[in-house]
Amino acid sequence: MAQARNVCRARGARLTPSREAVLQLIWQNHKPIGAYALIEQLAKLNGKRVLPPTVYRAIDFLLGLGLIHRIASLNSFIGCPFPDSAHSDLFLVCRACGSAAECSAEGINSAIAATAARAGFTAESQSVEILGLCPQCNLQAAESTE
Amino acid sequence: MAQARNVCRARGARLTPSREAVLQLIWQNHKPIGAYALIEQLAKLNGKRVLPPTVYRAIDFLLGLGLIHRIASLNSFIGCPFPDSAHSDLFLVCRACGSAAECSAEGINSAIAATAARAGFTAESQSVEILGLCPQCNLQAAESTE
DNA sequence: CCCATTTATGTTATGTTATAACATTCTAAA
DNA sequence: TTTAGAATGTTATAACATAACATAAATGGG
Repeated sequence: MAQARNVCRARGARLTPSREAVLQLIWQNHKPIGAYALIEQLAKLNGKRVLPPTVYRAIDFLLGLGLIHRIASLNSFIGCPFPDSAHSDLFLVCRACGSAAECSAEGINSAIAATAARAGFTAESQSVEILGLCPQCNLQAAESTE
Repeated sequence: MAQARNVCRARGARLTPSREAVLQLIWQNHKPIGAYALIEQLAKLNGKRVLPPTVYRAIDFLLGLGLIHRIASLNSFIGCPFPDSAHSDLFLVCRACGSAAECSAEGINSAIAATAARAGFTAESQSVEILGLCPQCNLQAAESTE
């Protein structure tokens, strides 16, 4: 959270209470969380109902600063563990437990850059999501079929 | 479409008229198309209204056979140019014209496989989407700012 | 300090994407 | 030709997201 404040200060952006609350919730959750789940949790915290635009605005703000990422295949959001460094946006998404581990993988980024360049395509952002089973769920799956 | 029939035959799947109609429409469109746009077009073709489950079922069927792909970042669908070969599911998605070019990029796939393996993650499928400007739109953007 | 401008939030309404659940019809094989 | 499975029809609703306009808070110039 201190890191988040730094990022905001560096970019002249205001981490208002509602934005901070959304960031907190996304962080506390260690898996991707959907906008409507956030709305429910915020409503519970605040004791009053929260409407979609409130949360979507906070999400847009946080995405813009790179403090969170969107997992497109799940329509949900997860905190970024490396908020200030440039990095690769690659996620290992487990179909069993719903976790999404962010990896940095230099080889992938350079391969993507090369592919885009070869096609004459100007890359601006990317969404790289690998779906499958995380190590824990993989073990469990193996056990249950023994 | 002949190719699609072959894929179906090979897998013992039935390419029924409604599935074929959806596949046709997705193919005719050279950009990703959303489910509700398909619904409209089908309704126009058939002269009667078409309901979401009809189209989503056809989409699920075609996705399962690899005849089409889902572009997660756009919630839409596009025909697969290599329906029977194993391949890489990498898309260059243009934010200006909405095109999505499928690329095969061996380097990326091997880098992804290596990253997943290193993390002990069992990869089953992937969604790799690069957002940016395609060559045509890039040119136009350059011209308009001259 | 006060005004004006910008930035952020509140509020209403609606648009868009996707699926659950159950009924009916079709198809192919025994 | 029955019958089991596959496919489709139908109703309803769930889940995700934004447009548009009103209000309030913060910030900077005078």
